[in-house]
Amino acid sequence: MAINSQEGPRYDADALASPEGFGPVRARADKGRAITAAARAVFGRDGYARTSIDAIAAEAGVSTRTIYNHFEGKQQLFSAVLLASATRVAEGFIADVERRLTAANPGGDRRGDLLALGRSLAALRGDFPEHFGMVRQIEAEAPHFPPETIAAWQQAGPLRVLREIARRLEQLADGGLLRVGDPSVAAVHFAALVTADLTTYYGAPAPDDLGGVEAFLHGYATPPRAP
Amino acid sequence: MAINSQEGPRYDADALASPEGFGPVRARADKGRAITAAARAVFGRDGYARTSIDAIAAEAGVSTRTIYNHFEGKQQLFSAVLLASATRVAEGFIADVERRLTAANPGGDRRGDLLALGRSLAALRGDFPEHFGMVRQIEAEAPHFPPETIAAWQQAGPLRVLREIARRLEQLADGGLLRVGDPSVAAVHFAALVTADLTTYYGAPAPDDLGGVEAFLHGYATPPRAP
DNA sequence: TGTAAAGCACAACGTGCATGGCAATCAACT
DNA sequence: AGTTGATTGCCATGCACGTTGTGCTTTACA
Repeated sequence: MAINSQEGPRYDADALASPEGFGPVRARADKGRAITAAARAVFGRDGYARTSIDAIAAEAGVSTRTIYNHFEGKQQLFSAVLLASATRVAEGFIADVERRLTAANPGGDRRGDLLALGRSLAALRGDFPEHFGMVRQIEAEAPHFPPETIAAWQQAGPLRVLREIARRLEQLADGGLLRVGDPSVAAVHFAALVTADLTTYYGAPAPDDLGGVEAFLHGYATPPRAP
Repeated sequence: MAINSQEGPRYDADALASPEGFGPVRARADKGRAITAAARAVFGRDGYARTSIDAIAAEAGVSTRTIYNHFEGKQQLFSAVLLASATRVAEGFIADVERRLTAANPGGDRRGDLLALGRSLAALRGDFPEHFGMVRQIEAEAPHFPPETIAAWQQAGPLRVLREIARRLEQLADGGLLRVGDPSVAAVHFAALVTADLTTYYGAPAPDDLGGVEAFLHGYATPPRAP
């Protein structure tokens, strides 16, 4: 049930980059990586309940028996894959923000910074489709998963992303562009607006311009009053 | 596969209020209503894949055989229940908006109107928990359902709600409170902000004050510039 | 009271799936 | 070559589920 088991040969295969060493250790890590990659793809595509171990094994090019040598079972496999994937996505987001903001910084264009932040957030869904497939699954099936799994995923993924957004918004507020009360609330609103643009309720292709960022920046109010 | 079948004794049981007539017809409609109500509850609680026909039959107090006498199968039952539920929710929303807005109207308080609109939208999730459980399921499993089912649901539910929001926002814009470009885009943003407040990413209790409406109304920008 | 429709319990069939056991195989290291 | 550990194919078990068939029972009305 727990994310990391304590006995047996289990481990977080995705975290092991295994840059050193060949031999069976290398092969073992490769199998583990293949399994997690395949599981991420199939879980994201078909959802937890519809995904069979056989399908994952086929996609990974391993036998089902090998999967059970690496993971305790379907549920633990899903938890491990989700956690690793969320960590990678969150780290990718933070790095992407850093990259885009320093690229836009030279002009000191803080408005461009906000747009860059929105673009980084919007790019996630396109860059990690398998991961967000899994996220949709969790959101639907959260009551049927162990709470530790949910909590661990939130901490590793969305909450970390929101914290980063809040930090950046606070910077922009200090720079004079924004007026934010609670930065974490503002971060939730920002994320909601940006992702709302993407889905277009529902299924239409994502527009490249981020109207939500404009809405966030300008607001719809004609007379600006202080809250 | 289609929403409404053309042969056999099938029908949309929820749409039949059957105020007239007793006898077997009445009993038949009651069974149908019990089935749809139970299906809505169980589907919303456990999701499509985890829900068994046996569970629905038990919740409805009927035999599984009766379910198959009323509906073609699990999938068609889900589609019918989702469509009926979405229609009811959308109609409830529109009626609730009308009620709240006319209640706030006497003072001509347009800002109160916007808040009332937000409250109506926010109240939906609390008033129809089973329905939004089903919605979460569809969002996750949309690729595995027939496209006609998805389209019919969107037309009956979210798109209708969004259209109503856009209409109201346009009124408020004409009244001078808001500056909206495309009302339907503004409606998406409004809905996103209000629902973002509710989930609090994820699972925290809903705050009663709607910060998202404030954000929508005031915006975060210090200097109000024209877009 | 008789009749026809609707509902019921029960069982059965076929399928798919998670999971485990076991012996054979394979690849690397001694 | 022998050892060791990972991997595999194959089989088996057990369960849960969708769906259908079959008589028996209820129910409303003539």
